[in-house]
Amino acid sequence: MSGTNTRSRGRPRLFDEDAVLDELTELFWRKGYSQTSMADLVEASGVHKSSLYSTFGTKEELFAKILRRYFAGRMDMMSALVDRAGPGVDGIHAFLELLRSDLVSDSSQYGCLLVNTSSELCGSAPGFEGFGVEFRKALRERLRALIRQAEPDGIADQRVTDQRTDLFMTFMLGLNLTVRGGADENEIGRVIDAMNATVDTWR
Amino acid sequence: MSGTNTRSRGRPRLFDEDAVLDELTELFWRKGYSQTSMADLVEASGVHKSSLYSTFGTKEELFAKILRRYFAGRMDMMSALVDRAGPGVDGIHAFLELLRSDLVSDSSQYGCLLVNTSSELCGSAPGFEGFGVEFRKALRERLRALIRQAEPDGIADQRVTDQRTDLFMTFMLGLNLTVRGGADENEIGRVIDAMNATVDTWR
DNA sequence: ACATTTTACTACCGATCGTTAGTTAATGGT
DNA sequence: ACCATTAACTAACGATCGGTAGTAAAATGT
Repeated sequence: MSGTNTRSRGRPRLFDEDAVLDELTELFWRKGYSQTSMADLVEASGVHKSSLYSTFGTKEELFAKILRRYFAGRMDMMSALVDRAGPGVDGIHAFLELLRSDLVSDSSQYGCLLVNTSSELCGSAPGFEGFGVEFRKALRERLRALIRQAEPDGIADQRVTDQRTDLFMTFMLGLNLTVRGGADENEIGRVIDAMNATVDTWR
Repeated sequence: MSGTNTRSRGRPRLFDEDAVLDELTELFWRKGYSQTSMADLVEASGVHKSSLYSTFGTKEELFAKILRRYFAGRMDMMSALVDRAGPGVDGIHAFLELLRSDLVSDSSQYGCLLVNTSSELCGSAPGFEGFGVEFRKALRERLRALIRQAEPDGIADQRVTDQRTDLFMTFMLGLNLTVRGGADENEIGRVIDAMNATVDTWR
């Protein structure tokens, strides 16, 4: 407003909040919620425990914040993949190719944090289920749009689209477990090729 | 050998080991390894903590025993489903129908313990990864046999079989997450129908 | 009857869990 | 200079964690 940044009043933070959240996300992503202790988070971030609490609240609140943040980023990424993929059956192939490129990168070797968390905590911490449910719903919407574009105009059959979307979603979930299970580049490639072969029957 | 049961020497157990293992399995299955405490196991089984330790060893050892036991039972069940399914593409449909019957029952609402465990602990307790890896390998073998029988003799293409097996395995893993995510009978049915439609293209 | 073996049961261990009070340090506002 | 505000940092809290002595009880063997 007045030309310069309005600094906050008290002592300034020694750490960058976003950078720390990234590091904490990586930990939760790899080890899961209950296997990640506050001591682990302190060690990974270099931020003192009390500072973590005063900044992010309790472990539950911190994890909820991390899940929301991850949700937004993950959906942005997925949407970007769908957008870049383009229309038609070739669009689905392109999407799978973009997905492959991402999955073989180091940053995605733990699968999807939201899916993992949903599976880890659905039987014990019902509060976190919602994130996974919401995410799957949102992702399903995007994938459905991608698949719908692969059907020729005028012949689009809603039930066929839904069925293919169900299969594709289930495939994505299975792929998540495959990646988290430690699959290497070859295995990921094979699985995606298998889906490509199925998608080819959609022409 | 001598006509009567050879009783053990000391004070007899007040609990049935198999029944207790069943109860403990259910707990681990639902809540996962790290969210299940020894106190939980004591409460669920009614067996005192020291008795659990003297009978099954540490929590890690107990869990390993439970995983081995579950492994055997799960593979028996899967093999039975494959055997009952019969040959041909209709055999795969039959397999999926048997699978559906099982998944809507209460006992399977938590997915597969081995798959869940593999996902939960692969980033923190590397000792338990092996069970899931072995199980997926064994299951894959069975499914491959089922799928191979669906290809007409003489035309069987090994690469096609492998590709369909990859897709089917990925589907099974995704279905596992779908079930554990709390899917109801309808959603499970829709997902299985979607796979059925794909299998129909294999004729 | 007595010793041996195995289990049931109580009580407790040190370590780690998530969490918080209390103090020192660094900034902006007046 | 002084105050208000915010954060860094230390030190500890009670609870729970997995795990284990030590003792009482119930069976078999001789």
